[in-house]
Amino acid sequence: MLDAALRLAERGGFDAVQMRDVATEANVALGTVYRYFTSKERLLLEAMVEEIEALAARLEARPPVGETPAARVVEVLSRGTASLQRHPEVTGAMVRAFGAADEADVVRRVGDIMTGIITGVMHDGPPTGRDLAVARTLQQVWLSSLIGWVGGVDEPARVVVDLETATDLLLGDGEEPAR
Amino acid sequence: MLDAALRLAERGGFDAVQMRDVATEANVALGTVYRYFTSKERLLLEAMVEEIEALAARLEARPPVGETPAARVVEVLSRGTASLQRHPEVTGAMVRAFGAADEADVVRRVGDIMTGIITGVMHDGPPTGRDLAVARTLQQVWLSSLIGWVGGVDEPARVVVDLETATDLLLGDGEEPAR
DNA sequence: GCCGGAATCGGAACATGTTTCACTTTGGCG
DNA sequence: CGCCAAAGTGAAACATGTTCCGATTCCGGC
Repeated sequence: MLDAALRLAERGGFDAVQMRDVATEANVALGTVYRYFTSKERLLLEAMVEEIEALAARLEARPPVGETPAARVVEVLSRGTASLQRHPEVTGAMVRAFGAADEADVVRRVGDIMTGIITGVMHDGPPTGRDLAVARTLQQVWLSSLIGWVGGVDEPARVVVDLETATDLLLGDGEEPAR
Repeated sequence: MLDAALRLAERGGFDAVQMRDVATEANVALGTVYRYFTSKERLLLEAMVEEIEALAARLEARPPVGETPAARVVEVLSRGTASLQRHPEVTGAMVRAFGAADEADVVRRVGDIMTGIITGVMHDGPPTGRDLAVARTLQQVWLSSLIGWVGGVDEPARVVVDLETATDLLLGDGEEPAR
């Protein structure tokens, strides 16, 4: 069913993921879909968990090569964003579900994975408290940017720009302008 | 109609704002509601613009008194958040509309007002490029936090904590811990 | 192989956002 | 005053998420 949902999202985004169609596409009855996913948002969010876990795995498989933590963070966020933007409709559907959802647990899971992607490349060893704070902030910026992009407020490229800006500010790579 | 929507949102949040009820409550026909607001999200977003403009005005009327920009920013964000959290259902409805909306122009307006609240207290004179970057980042954190709170992922207090953290990191108030 | 319960099916029914349309009311203007 | 375009009305119809339920199928344990 998750695959079916993704297929439908691929062309048409959120609106094209209609529960009846998901059922049909998955060769299953509508009631069965609702047995496993209590709402459309949940369905899309669980798909999002899978997608973003896969993304995290891919990123981990080929770690960023930057010298500084800031460089590595930007690299991983750029690659992640690029990957998401490669399927705009799908990402759009998922992000939209995320923004509206009343499904705390899955939403939290998605956020945690995103945060993990960031902390994972900061440096060896377990992240410090500050690392976690920075990562959480970056994750929030990431999400807001995606929402802005998905909602048509910002250009696709703006997401990466925002992330670079935020990373620079948070992990200041040296030349801090006058305060 | 905006008032009617707010009244309905007050108890029951997003789901309680039903277009038929809005029409009834506003003593108007359903078609008339749709003449002025092309969707439920739009209705709520326009209400959000008004609310947040009022909030901005209140904040401007009694400016924060902190010594440093960081202190003032935290103060204004705390007060703003407190104000929003005073009517959780209403804010919930509006934030949810925000997260899902496909209404770029209004969404942008809301974001701009929020950013303006922040830049307004940084220091005298027009904001520098860096100020704008910081403010945008903070606004994104603000929104993500609100979404987290509204979605039941985080405690209400978490919003302010996140904002304090982010402000500290962005406008570092001195004692930067070891990197 | 048979049984009982769980899973699935089919499909109707319901709730609510959105659209449509023919009709009426309203307010300004020549 | 009389008229017209714009605004509003009332009600039905449609689209889609969600719920329900009786009938059917599937499966693991006896």
